[in-house]
Amino acid sequence: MPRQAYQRLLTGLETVTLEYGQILYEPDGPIHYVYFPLTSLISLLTAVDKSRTLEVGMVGNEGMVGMPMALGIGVSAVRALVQGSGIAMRMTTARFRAEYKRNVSLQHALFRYTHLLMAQVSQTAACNRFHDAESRLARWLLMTSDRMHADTFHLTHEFLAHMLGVRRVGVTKSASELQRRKLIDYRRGNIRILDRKRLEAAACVCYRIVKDLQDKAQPGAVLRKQGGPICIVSVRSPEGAQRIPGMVADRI
Amino acid sequence: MPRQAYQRLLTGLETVTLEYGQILYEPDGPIHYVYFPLTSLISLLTAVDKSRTLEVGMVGNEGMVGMPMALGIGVSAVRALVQGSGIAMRMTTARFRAEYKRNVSLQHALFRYTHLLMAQVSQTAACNRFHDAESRLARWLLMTSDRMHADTFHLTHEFLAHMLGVRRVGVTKSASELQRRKLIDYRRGNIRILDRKRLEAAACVCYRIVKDLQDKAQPGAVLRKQGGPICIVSVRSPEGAQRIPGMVADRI
DNA sequence: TCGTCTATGTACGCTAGCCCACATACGGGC
DNA sequence: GCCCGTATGTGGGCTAGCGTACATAGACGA
Repeated sequence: MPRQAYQRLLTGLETVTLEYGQILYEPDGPIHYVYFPLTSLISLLTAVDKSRTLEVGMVGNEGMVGMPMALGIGVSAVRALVQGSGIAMRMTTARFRAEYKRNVSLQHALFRYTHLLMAQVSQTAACNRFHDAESRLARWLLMTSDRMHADTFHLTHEFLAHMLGVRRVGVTKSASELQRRKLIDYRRGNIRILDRKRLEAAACVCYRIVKDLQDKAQPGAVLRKQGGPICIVSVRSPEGAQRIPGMVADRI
Repeated sequence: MPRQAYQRLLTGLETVTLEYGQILYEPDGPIHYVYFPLTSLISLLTAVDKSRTLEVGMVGNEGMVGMPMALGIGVSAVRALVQGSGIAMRMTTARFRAEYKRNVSLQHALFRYTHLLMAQVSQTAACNRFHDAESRLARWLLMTSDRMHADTFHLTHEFLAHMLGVRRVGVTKSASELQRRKLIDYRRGNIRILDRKRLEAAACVCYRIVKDLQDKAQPGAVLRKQGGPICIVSVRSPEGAQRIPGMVADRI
């Protein structure tokens, strides 16, 4: 991306802190801002009724929240829920539209990401049909860990139940089993991944399938190479990503 | 869409007959053509292994097969399988890229359709998690009927099993129940919908949710108003759509 | 220190859908 | 009219996950 375009993009962004539980969009609701998570993590949910929801996508610092805007659409199809508190950069939709129109590199990056997200959603759909709760839980923990660049995080069984589309009791059962096997440690919502390798073995193939897709998607090809805060379609450099908050402070 | 652009688009299209069972793309495989189904119907499938597949999307004359190309990507994330034999128009990816770049109306139409497809896939994901086989079968039959603009079509239980992500026996059981209630008639692969209204009542809410989304998406706003063969994001005029083959013959 | 709220563990009966195996039954070719 | 392959129907045992209800156990404030 041309340096000039990149600088212009940055001036339109503001840093915000997203808190766990915050809802960014509702299904069929307006998109006021697009978000580039840095240390935060956002879940995309679909509901069939008030009590039953299912996560269809997960967005960390490798992506953008507000995909429809990449297609010129200002309405969200899903609920976007902050799953992990942290920092994100955001931009008003008006500003985004203007920048997006003149920034071809950004368009390409977001097109690639849209495609990746579609692949992720499709795989998740099949996964939720065929794989049992324990495998899915393992997969979910790994995906979260990847995007949080950490192996500890805070989540209740209740919350996980909404992500996996099972009852809370089902999560308790699966989590207990994983804990019994010493793959994770679970204490009042504080999860720690103890044995990543064996946890991956316990997870279904879907984890590897989606992860390989992402790794293959030319990590950071467009935006990361500037060394800037936004990295779209990148998961390979957690260390770099973790330093991002500081870098943001330097620039903005 | 400007008449000139529309005419140019048409000259790049060729009419082909798609046969039941034909595979247009494989996951991770190249996209050689994009297809605009006219009377044919295409299923988008995700697999978790060789024997277990699940339909995540369905494309009839309201859409295009080869969505990634709308994002400049030449690789498919899913398998595209011809579910209903019929006519489609197709264009080489090279030609499509050229047309697409200079045709802003087409871009907008396909962006809208991409978003719609994403919504459909998300809803399907949740549906497959929460709703039982019988409701899903009912929904699936209705969706097929809508896109085929017909209330009879040919499909085996075996095939349906791959769509719904259940065993063949599961389909037999569900279909028998629907037949017992005289909502459908099923004879050696020949399905007829007998009571559309009650079948919709037997289907899960997901049918109505997706259908409403599609109806709302400004049916035919971009391409249909030319009276031409391609209609993207349109489901409201089955009569018009059925006359399409003749119209194609007139023009090409 | 005590009460209370939130988070987790446990139990029990129930059903859908799984795997496996086998029994028809229509339909076209000879 | 017979044969055989494809398409459907049926049965039995099994398990995951459901709905419900209730039991503990940290955390945190009064």
